[in-house]
Amino acid sequence: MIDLRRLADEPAYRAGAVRKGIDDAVLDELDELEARRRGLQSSTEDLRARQNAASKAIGRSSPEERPERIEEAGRLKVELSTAEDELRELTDRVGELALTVPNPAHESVPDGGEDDFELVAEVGERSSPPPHDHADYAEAMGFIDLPRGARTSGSRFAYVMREAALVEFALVQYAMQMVVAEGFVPVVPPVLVSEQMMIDAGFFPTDRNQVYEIESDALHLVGTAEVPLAGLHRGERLSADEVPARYAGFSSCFRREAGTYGKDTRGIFRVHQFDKVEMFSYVAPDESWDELERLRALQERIIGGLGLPYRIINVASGDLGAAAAKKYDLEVWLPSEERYREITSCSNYLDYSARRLDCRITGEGFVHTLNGTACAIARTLVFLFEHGQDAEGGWVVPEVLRPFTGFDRVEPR
RNA sequence: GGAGGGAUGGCAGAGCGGACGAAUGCGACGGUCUUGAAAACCGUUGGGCCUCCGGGUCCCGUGGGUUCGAAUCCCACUCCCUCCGCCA
Repeated sequence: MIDLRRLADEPAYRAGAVRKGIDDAVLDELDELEARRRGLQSSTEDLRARQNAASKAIGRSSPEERPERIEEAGRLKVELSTAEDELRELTDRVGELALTVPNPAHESVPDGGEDDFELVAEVGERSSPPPHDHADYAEAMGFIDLPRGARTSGSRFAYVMREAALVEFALVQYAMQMVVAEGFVPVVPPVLVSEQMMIDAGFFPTDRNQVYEIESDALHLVGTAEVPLAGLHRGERLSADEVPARYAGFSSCFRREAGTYGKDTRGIFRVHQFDKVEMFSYVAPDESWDELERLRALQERIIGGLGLPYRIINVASGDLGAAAAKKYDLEVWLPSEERYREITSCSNYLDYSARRLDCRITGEGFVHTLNGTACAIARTLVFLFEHGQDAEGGWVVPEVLRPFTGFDRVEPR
C-alpha cells in the first residue's frame, strides 16, 4: 500500500510510481479524493464530538429535561449518520484506488522493461551445451519421472527420484545451514493460508489466478513461503530491539502457472509444485537498503558455492512486481539454452507491504520488509543436472553437498 | 464431528447500559531514602487517525445491529480452553 501523504507531498516519490507504469491522471485523482476524504473526516469527527457531548449531558440531566435532550441528540445522530456514510464511501474509493498504485521504483532502478536491466556482476565461465539437456539427462538417470507425474496429477507434475531426491534434501540442508549461520531463524510455515493472508501479503487480487484454492475450507496453497512469513508479524508492534528479524522458511510451493502453456515445457524448470527455502527480513527503515545487499551477497554465496556460473541483474522499473522498490535477479547460465535463466531473486519492499500487514516498529513507523530466495530446489536441480555431467556421462555432486548426500558421483545408467 | 466454557491494557484480573480508555494487583520506568543494593514510600506507565496544535476522534477478539448513549444488550464470524469421538 502506497503512502498517500508522500505521494501528495514528494515529487520524487510520485515519479517513482509513474516509472512503474501508473498513469499520472490516476495519481491526480487519488490526491484529490484523499484531500476531500481528510476534510470530511475532520468535519465528521467534529459532528461526532457534538453528538457525544449531547449524549453525555443526558446522563447528568434531571428526569424532567431528559425527553427534550434525547430528542436533540437524536437529531444529531441522524446528521452524523449521513456524514458517516459519505465518509465511508469516500474512504472505500480512496482505498480501492490506492491499491492499484505500485510501490515507487528506487532511483537506482533503470527505466524500461524486461530487457532494460542493468548488469551488476557476472561470475564464472559460460560453458558450452552438454550432450543432453537437463530433461533428457534426468530422465535417463532416473532422477525425474514426468510421464508418471502427469498420470498421477497432470502436466507439470514430477516425481523426483533416487539420488536426485537425496540431492534435494542436501540442497535444503545446505541452504538452510548457510542462512541460519547468518542469523535467519529456521521456519517450517503453514502452506495453506486464509484469503485475508493472501490479500495482506499482496498476492490477491493481482495473482489470484496463479493460486490453487481449497474451496471447501476457504484456504489457499501458497506459491512461496513469503506469504506465511509475511504473516509472522502481521498486525504486530515490534520493539526496536526486535529488529532486524530474519526468517528462513522451508516449504513446498504451489503455482498454477496459468498462461504459461508451451513455455518451459521441458523437464522441471517450471512445475506446479516445488520446494524452496525463502528468506524474509523485517528491518528498521534506515537499514533496508543495506539488507537488500546482504540478501544478494548471501544468494551469491549459495549459488556460487554450488559452482554455478551466474550473473546479477538490477531489474528495470517496468519489470518489477507491484510491491518491490528494487529487485535483483540472480541468473545462472543454462548451457542447453545458451543463455542465463533466473534461479533466485531478492526485493526490497520498503514499507509498502508493511502498511497492508499493519506491522510497525514502536516509535519508528512501519517496518521495512524484504525477501529473497535462498534456494528454489527444482530449478537448482535443473542447473546442477546440466553442469554436473562428466565425460563418462556420470553426474558429479557439488562438493558442498557431499556432506549431506554421502556420495560424490552417480554412475551413468 | 458432538457437548460445554471463554476472549478486557506488558501480564493477572474487576467491570455487565451514562461520570469507563477502563478499578485493583504485578511488572516496567523515574524519584526519595542508602556507601551500594533490597525493602518501603511518591510519581509515571497502550495505540491508530485527523488537527485551525487548543484539541478531537477511534480502539475492551472481528464485523454488523439495538440505543440519545454499549466493554456492558442482540446477531454473525474467528480464535483459545475442557470433555467425548476419530486420527498421522
